[in-house]
Amino acid sequence: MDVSEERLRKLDSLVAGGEEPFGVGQGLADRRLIAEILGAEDPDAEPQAGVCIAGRVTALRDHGNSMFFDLRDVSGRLQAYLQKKVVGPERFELLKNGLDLGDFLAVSGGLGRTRKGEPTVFASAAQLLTKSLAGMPKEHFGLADVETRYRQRYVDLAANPESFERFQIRSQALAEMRRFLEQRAFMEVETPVLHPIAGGAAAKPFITHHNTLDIDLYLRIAPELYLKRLLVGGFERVFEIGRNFRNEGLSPRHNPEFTMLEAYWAYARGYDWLPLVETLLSDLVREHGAFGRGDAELRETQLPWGDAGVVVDFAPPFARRSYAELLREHADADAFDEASLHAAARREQIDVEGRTIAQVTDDLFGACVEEHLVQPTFVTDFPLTMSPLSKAAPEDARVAERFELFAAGMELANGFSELNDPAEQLARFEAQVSSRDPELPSEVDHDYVNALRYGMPPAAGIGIGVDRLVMLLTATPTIRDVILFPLLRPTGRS
RNA sequence: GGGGGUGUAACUCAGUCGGUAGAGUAACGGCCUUUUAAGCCGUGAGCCGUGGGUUCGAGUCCCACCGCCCCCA
Repeated sequence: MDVSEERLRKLDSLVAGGEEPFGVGQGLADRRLIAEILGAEDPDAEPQAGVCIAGRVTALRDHGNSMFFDLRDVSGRLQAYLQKKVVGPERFELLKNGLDLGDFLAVSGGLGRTRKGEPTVFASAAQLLTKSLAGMPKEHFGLADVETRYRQRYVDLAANPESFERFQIRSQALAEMRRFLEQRAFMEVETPVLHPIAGGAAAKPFITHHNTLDIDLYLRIAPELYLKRLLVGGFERVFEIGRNFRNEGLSPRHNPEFTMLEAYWAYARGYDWLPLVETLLSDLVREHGAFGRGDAELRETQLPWGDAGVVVDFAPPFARRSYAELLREHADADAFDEASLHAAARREQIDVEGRTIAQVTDDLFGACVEEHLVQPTFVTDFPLTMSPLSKAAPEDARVAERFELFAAGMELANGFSELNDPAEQLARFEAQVSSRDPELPSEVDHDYVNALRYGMPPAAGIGIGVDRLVMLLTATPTIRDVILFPLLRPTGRS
């Protein structure tokens, strides 16, 4: 008889004994109140306050005529103590023989402490809320198999407290980002995910089809072009937090669907974002980082990258380095000289044939420079050739007023002064189309150009990769560990 | 797409030179009314990822395939 057969047998005996293994819930004490009671009372006092708590049984310690069990809910673990002499022999035997790790249980009784000081509900009554029919890994060992952790995230969350906490931090970080922007008068908006033209970034899109209109549509690779249409309409500060989809490889830093924060700020210039980004990131690391909580001064996070790990210091200001300077330093190439870039690319065995200079430059930067950008660094003054949606810098037409933020060798953010000249934008779109690059749109987004004809105020835009930011906050080296249900190849097994 | 690694009980993992499949936990039975990885005694538990091959004999060696992980393109 295997584990689930045993549990079905117990289910029958519990039902026969009057339990409702899949019944309705009931009102329960807030465990924060319990914490207050425990904090206020005399630790030596007899249990007095009557409480009712519920949770999942994560440990069972059977002493024959009494038993301890740990009940875990979202607030943590609380011990309950069940005694035969209190609940009566029939009830006691029914629960003792029927309970398993993983079951949900409600317990009411006096709240107090054991001789060893452990906060405990001394149960006068206990009621099964839900029977768990599948064997749960014991908490002490957890669930280590990464494939099971991703395919059955519910088991991972239930068995691995650090995974549970990681996703709580992700949620807190998202809430903090919204609060940060709303405090600065940014308005959250929702723009389409289904795009007739996949624009706003260089990436291969997912293609889908709408039956009634009988048209192919793309899952968005970026919300950028829609958000900027809103600036034309008069909204001056907008942001969107949402999923982007890029039909590309999977890696520890890439998932085909990922979460991006994009914000647009009318009348600002690209580099106006820098102090805001410094404040947002250092606040996030201090308030929500896995290693920063509770310490107002600490803005560092210890990352398990490399052999020894690395400490990343998010205290502002972050370093600023120009793109050309970094490319010169680490790739010995001139960012504005095509022959020099091609020569450096060949040295690094980067494909040159049939590829645009923007792609070659980007690959060269990725191969030679990114790994060196461990401490938070704003890379500034991107070559205009690789910034098709950016306005040229007034001081130097070769570059855009564009930056990317790197930390721990990862790109975290990308922002710039937005191009708002419709004729210039049209020319750049036409150049993209004629390049026949599969990562660039195959047709010109004439409606976007038309929107610009109505007039878009000068503006600064930014995109922040939320998943990677959460990786930094939680010192997690794999994007799959900060995405609840990462993409895996489906299996036929049940 | 290429290379490397990995897959053994519900969970975490051993398995030597090719020679009867192992431990802890969980489960089951027994004892135990303050434990907290509870303890003690006992029992059952396996498509060794899948399919071929070599061999008297394969978890182990070879080939292919599948999943997952890492690196590279």
